[in-house]
Order: sequence, then structure tokens, then C-alpha cells
Amino acid sequence: MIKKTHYYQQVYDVVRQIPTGKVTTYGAIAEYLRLGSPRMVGWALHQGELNDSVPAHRVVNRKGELSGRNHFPTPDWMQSLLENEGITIKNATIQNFESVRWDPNTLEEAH
DNA sequence: GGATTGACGTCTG
DNA sequence: GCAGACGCCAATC
Repeated sequence: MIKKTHYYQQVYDVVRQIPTGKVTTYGAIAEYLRLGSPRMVGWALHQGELNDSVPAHRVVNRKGELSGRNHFPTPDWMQSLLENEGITIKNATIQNFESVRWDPNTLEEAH
């Protein structure tokens, strides 16, 4: 159902589908959208206008580390949001990452 | 128009 | 298992 709009539009769409209390990785999004490069995801999130509808704080690198917290108004902002959703974070790193990990590929929707 | 960078990931050493 | 290098596509300088 993903329209052939700009790639970052697709990234937003996927990020928006991330359920509360769950997180995903750049690689998962890149793979799902077939961007071919996880950098595109991070690049899109940064270059694209961060809308409140896009929980970019739920997107982390494959290590579960909040690598993008540096781009938020405050480094604690990202962590606070995730903790508020029930995700345990220690030192800007998601604990129990595999438990809260959510991949768009699991949706197995139209592809 | 060429070179560099970027909220990263995977492979090789 | 850790460290370093390469790749990826697009945008910016």
C-alpha cells in the first residue's frame, strides 16, 4: 500500500506504524522498503521534517542504541519517550532490545 | 559536475 | 570477539 512517493515518505509511513512500546532498526526499515542502504533511513529522518506523527525516537540502530538522540532537542528526550512507553533504557541503550524489537517485515503486508 | 557527508549495516582482518 | 574498511543512495558543498 506504500505509494511510490519519496523514499523518506515511505520511511515515515513505516515508522508511523511502529506500535507503542516497540522499536525498530534502520536496517529493518531499509530492508522492508528495499532502500538498499540503512543510511537512507537515517538520512531521511534527519533531512525530512520531523513530524510529531513520526515517532523517530522509536528508530534505533541495530545495537539498540539511541544513536539519533543527538539530533533531538535534548539527548534525554528520546530516552524519556521510550521509557514512557515501557521500554527500559540504560545509558542511551535499549535494554531487552530483542523483546521490544519490532520489524516491519513481520507485518507481511503488501510488499 | 565532482567530492564529501550522513540518525547505519555487513564483511573481512 | 573487537577493530577497521567498504558499501549504499541521495543531498549538500
